[in-house]
Amino acid sequence: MANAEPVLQPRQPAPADYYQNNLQQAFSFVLERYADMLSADDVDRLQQFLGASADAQRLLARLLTRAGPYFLRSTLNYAEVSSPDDAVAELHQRGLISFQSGAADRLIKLYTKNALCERFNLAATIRKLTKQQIIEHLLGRYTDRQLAQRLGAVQAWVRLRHLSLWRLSRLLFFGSTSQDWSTFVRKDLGQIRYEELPLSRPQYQDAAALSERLLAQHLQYLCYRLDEYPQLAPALFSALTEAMHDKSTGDRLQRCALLLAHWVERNLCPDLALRIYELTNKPPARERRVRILQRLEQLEAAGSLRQEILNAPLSAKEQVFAERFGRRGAGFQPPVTEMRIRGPYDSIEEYALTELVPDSGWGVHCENSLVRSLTGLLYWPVIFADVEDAFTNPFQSAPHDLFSEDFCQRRRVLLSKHERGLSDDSELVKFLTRTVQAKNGTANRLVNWTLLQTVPLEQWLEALPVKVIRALCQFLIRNLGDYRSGFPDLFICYGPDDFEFVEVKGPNDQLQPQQRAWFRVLDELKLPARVFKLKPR
DNA sequence: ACCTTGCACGCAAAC
DNA sequence: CCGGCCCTAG
DNA sequence: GTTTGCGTGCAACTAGGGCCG
Ligand SMILES: [Mn+2]
Ligand SMILES: [Mn+2]
Repeated sequence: MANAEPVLQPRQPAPADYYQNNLQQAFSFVLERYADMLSADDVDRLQQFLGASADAQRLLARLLTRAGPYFLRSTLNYAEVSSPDDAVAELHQRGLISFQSGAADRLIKLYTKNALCERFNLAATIRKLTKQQIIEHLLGRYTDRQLAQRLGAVQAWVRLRHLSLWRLSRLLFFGSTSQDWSTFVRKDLGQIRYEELPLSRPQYQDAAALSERLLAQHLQYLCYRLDEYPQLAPALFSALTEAMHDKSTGDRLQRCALLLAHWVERNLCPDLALRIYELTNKPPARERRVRILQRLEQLEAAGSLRQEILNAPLSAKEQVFAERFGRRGAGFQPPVTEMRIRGPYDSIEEYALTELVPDSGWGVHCENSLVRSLTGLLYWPVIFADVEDAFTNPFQSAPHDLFSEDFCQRRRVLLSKHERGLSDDSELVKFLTRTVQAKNGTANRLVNWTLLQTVPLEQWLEALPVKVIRALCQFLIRNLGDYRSGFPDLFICYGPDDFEFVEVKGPNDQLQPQQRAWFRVLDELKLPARVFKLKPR
């Protein structure tokens, strides 16, 4: 468990085969698991990489860590590539790079403003413009092909081909679009550790599942561009209606529907928005429907949908909404203390700390990360338990279903066994302490290691009774979907086992539904919590 | 989850 | 000449 | 005064170098 010497050191060259090995590992993984879902061409391209010489693999590995798709030939010299010329020739011969230009706008950016002015003999008046303006001037005046050729005469360039395949491979290897090849580097620098994960079957069982994911991603991308291209809205609506026809549609498509409906609600008309929201019940779809119906003065429809939510809320936020909509002051009311602001401040939460923390105590502004981190530590083996389809990729920081409704249900045997082991106070403390030691720095979606550096576990254990930690974590692990946000801003410790949770509200801020939901829970658990309302002087 | 997501603040308009 | 941004690297 | 909508900011690793304004 002791950290071996890291493979990488900042500012020191990586081993010659480092990037090459990473890519081999990733592409082998992709081919092993997904070859039958990729096109024959894409499979061939990945095999072209795996079959290439060391030099060519190393050069391509470097290209993939860079922005591209164009690269100046002069920037392709790497210590670990013995003959860049041969490597370039081989990658070209294997069809992975090209010397023909596509759109020139990405290429032209590689050249300095000065080089552009010289090459195109620009007049002094034009040279005074910004680089971006000069680029636009040139793009308007020359064809892409002309530009590519004339720029190539200044400095040779190459173009990486098959960008969408590299993107897809990244998605299949990491399981999300958020992670990129620098994940390897961060791990090997020792910045992050990753759990040894029990990988189950592939993330996508067939080509249809994969293409649904890709379609959802594309539709989502279009939704984000609606402001730019409003005429996309009807096409998006029919595409979504089509895609969501069978009821078991994935979460991403439902999010697309919510995005589109929200945009339509703001920019087009409530009627259409209503119809789009009807594609899903994923919150806040029903909430939005109630609000729209109310605005359209269809009061009975609004009322009965509100009742439907009350009968079976799909999230805590939805429940709070249904309880309070149209009835001010309803729902749970937490205790509130008020105070006038007496001095200047940057952050209202930090200011509140100076007012609330006594000399004998301490406090931090940590919001959700306190209870999330304690829960992540306390339930570590449950979170990383080997459950079917939970782990499909080597660098996950949580199981895919961590925030889903049936997370605990699917782990109930292990969960109750684990909790029996923690029922004794000193066992719980021992478990937390050991987990912090053993897992320090290991990626876990729930754990904020920075917080535990600021305030070490021992200090938390002095301030919080074990029974409180147990109760909070027991609650959160069962309600991660709803309660991963909304926890009060501040933790304040007045003395041993004497603490309080405080939500700070500035003059123009008020309690959000998720925050209200947490206050109700804290009240049920009989934990001290209040709103601290600061008013202007 | 970076062609994003999640979270929460601060302001202004509507009630 | 400096600050900010983008890119690169480990 | 309260509720709602909307825009905004921040954090997602860190440091250094070159270009640009
Ligand atoms: Mn807050
Ligand atoms: Mn607050």
